[in-house]
Order: sequence, then structure tokens, then C-alpha cells
Amino acid sequence: MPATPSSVAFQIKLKARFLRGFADLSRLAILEALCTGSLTVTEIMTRTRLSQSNTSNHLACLRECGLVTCCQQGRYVYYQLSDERVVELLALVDALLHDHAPQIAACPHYADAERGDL
Amino acid sequence: MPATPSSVAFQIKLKARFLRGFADLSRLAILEALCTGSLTVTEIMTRTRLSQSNTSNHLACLRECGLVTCCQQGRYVYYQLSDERVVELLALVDALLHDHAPQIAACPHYADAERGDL
DNA sequence: GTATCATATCACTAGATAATGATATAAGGA
DNA sequence: TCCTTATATCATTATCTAGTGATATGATAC
Repeated sequence: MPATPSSVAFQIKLKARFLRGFADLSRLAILEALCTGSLTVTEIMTRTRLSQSNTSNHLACLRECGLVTCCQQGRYVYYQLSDERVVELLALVDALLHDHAPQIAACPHYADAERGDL
Repeated sequence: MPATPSSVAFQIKLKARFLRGFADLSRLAILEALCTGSLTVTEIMTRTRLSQSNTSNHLACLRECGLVTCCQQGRYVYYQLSDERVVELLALVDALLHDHAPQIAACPHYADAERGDL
């Protein structure tokens, strides 16, 4: 089944990729930080406590998938969300999460599962 | 930084997990299929073209994270979305995707990147 | 022009996770 | 009861991807 650009399969593939932008702890932390406005890479690093190269790699990923945009000013690069609907989406997830949090917290299928902190 | 249940870090972790439910090609295909109504496991298998055990494993994942619910009827198990807001969320992603599809399609950071089908 | 700061790039590795295959369970139907 | 169908479980494997460390680039300050 080679996915052609217009096929349903291809659309779902794109959607999965897009959602993967949100589905990582580090990238999500970056996106949440950017919800309050634009930040430099260093500011993002300190807020998320990610290493420099890790932050930069994730930002590249988010940039290439169109979730964030950036503009250089002097030696600083400011990043911001590319679309206000990203905030909307995160808010919707929050609302959904509110009702399902206990189940998700208890889900054993994740490597980051920590029974201890519940 | 041990994430306590109430901490911001913990909330982001839960959110990332929740979003991972959507961020896989197979699970997303299952969720999309269920947007039209409840289906048996076999029906899901044929629509998504996933193997039996793979389908079952993903359904377990979705079930445990509260994204779908199921009810057994005879020897069939019917699955459905647990919350209409899941449909809403997928629609919002569609809208966002509409504007960012070319970028995402061209993003080289994914293993499933197929330059050929663009 | 040299040192330093801010950021990007990239190969590599460790760790996470999706897919497979074998097996188990449980409900009808013959 | 035995066979088949529908689904679940689980260990193993194959694959993917996040994180690291080294290095590169480019801007400003001295």
C-alpha cells in the first residue's frame, strides 16, 4: 500500500507525525513554555532543564514540523509558537486529561512509569 | 526533581503520555476508525490492516489510558471512543495540519519519511 | 583579531517501544 | 465434546528515537 500524498493513509501518517511533535516530554515542556510568549533558546533551556544540544535538536524538530517559528536578533534566536491553535489544542488536552488522569497515571506501558510517585 | 502528582512536571508527563496515545500511526488509525462508531476487534483489524496481536496490544494501550472503552457481546468485543472530545481533538489537529502539511511531509527526522511519495 | 557567548549540527549510543509469533482463554456451533 | 472463531497475553526481536558529546558557526565584546 504505497501511501500517495492524497490517500487517507498518507493523511494519517502526517497526522501521526504532527502529533509526535507533542508526544514527547521534552518537546511538550518546550511548547508549554512557549505558550506564555517568545523565548530565546537559553531561556528555554533553563526553564526546561534540557541540555543545549538536546534543546536545539528538539527545536529543530518543532521548527521543521511547523509548530514553532524563530527569528534571530543579534546573537539571540527567539522562538515562538507558530499558531495560536497550538495553545487551543493543549488546552483541550488538559480538559480531556482532567477526566482521565488517574487511568493514565496508572498505565503500566510506559518506561517512565513511576509507581512510587502516586 | 521527583515529580509529585500535583507538580507541573508530573502534569506535563501525563500529558505527554496521553498524547503518545495519538502519536503512533497504528493507534491513530484505530482512533480514526472508531470516530465513525463502535467496532469489533476484527473490524478494526480489517480496516487498519494490522495483525491480530498488534491490534490487540494497541487496543490494550488505548484502553488503559482511557481513550477507548469496550464491552463484550457474545464472543465479540466492541470498542468505542470513550469521549467525544477525542473526535474534537482530531478535528482540531486536521485543521492545524491543513496549514502545515507540506512542512511536515518534508520533515526528514522521521523513520517513516518517504521522499518517494511526495 | 581574538576570546567569548549563543546557537546549530551531527554521529553515536542507550534506552524505549512497536511488531511478531507462540500460546492462552473463552464463547458458540457442529 | 470437539472444533472453530474472536480476542488477549506476553516474551522476544527489530526498529525507532531521545540524549550526549564533540565540533562548527556566527555574532558581539574586548
